[in-house]
Amino acid sequence: MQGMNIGQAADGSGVSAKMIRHYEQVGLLPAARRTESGYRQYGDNEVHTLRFIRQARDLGFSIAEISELLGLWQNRRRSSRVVKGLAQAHIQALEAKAQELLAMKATLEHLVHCCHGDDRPDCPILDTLAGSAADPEPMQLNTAEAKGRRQKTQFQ
Amino acid sequence: MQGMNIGQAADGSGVSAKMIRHYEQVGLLPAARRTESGYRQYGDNEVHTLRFIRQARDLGFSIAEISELLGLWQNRRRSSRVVKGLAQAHIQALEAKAQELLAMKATLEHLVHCCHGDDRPDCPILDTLAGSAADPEPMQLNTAEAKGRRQKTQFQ
DNA sequence: CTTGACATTGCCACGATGGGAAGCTTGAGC
DNA sequence: GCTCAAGCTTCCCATCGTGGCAATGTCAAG
Repeated sequence: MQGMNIGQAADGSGVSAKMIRHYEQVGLLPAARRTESGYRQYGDNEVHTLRFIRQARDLGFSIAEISELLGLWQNRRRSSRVVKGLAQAHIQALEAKAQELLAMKATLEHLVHCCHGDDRPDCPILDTLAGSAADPEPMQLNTAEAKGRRQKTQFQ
Repeated sequence: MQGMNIGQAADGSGVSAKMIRHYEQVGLLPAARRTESGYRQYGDNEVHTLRFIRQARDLGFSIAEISELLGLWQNRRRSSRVVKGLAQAHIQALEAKAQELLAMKATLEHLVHCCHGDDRPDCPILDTLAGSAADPEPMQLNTAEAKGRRQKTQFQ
């Protein structure tokens, strides 16, 4: 289908109109053709590209990384080695983030395990957060964590 | 030590001066006492609270959750059940995020495994992102992912 | 008194996304 | 042809936690 408006391109690609405009603005997409009245026009090629972007986002690639991937996709002289390298680096990043979260989880699980969780106010979870842990097995709260604290994952 | 300036409170707690001001502004901390010239003044109690906040941040609690935890910490009539509930909910969230990342990783690992990664341009990773996957074992790219895509984790 | 280290406020940035307002265009029904 | 709703445009603001910078004020040591 040729001559789609942004809404149709959005529906056809799974990328919201809002984000299509955003991607154009940050240079991930070239500026779209416009009708005389200024409406963006998309064809099947553009929608195909948008689907590519969406798939890459779903795999957690950043805009910058997707920009690289798009360049490689459109370059017939690419080497698959480079693509594989990008993917492997991203795998490493995903693994690191996941382990970071799982480490937090493990710490919390230990605390939860120690907390009786009844009507009494006594609570080792709060005690540990307060640093006054009368913990039988005193925790090093985030040894690895604390080091990277200042650029820590935003996951909420 | 009484009568600390913000820098000393920051050093003593591990929370940057910037973030101390920020926490005060968003209501996580009560407005600090000020000297005549407007400098914020902190005592050991405040630093203790700041350490509590830092520990909770290191475990991935959001500001809103920390606000609840602080309230419970300062409430002598709290029930540890409530604290434990908060912690368990957070464990669930951490687990969900980690699994999300690991699912992405697993998908990528499959693709990487299929990519020979040499000088040739042929690349199943790009092919899959493009949706034109001539994949022997055709992937459902993010079945679970795609549903939650619009509020997906920011992890970069 | 000067100088340097520290404090203050305020604004901007990240990253990806959503929400909304104010105004213009388009197409369908009357 | 007129009207109305839906869709498009741009622009600004919010999220969340953190950092950076700038202009200005304060304080202590030399």
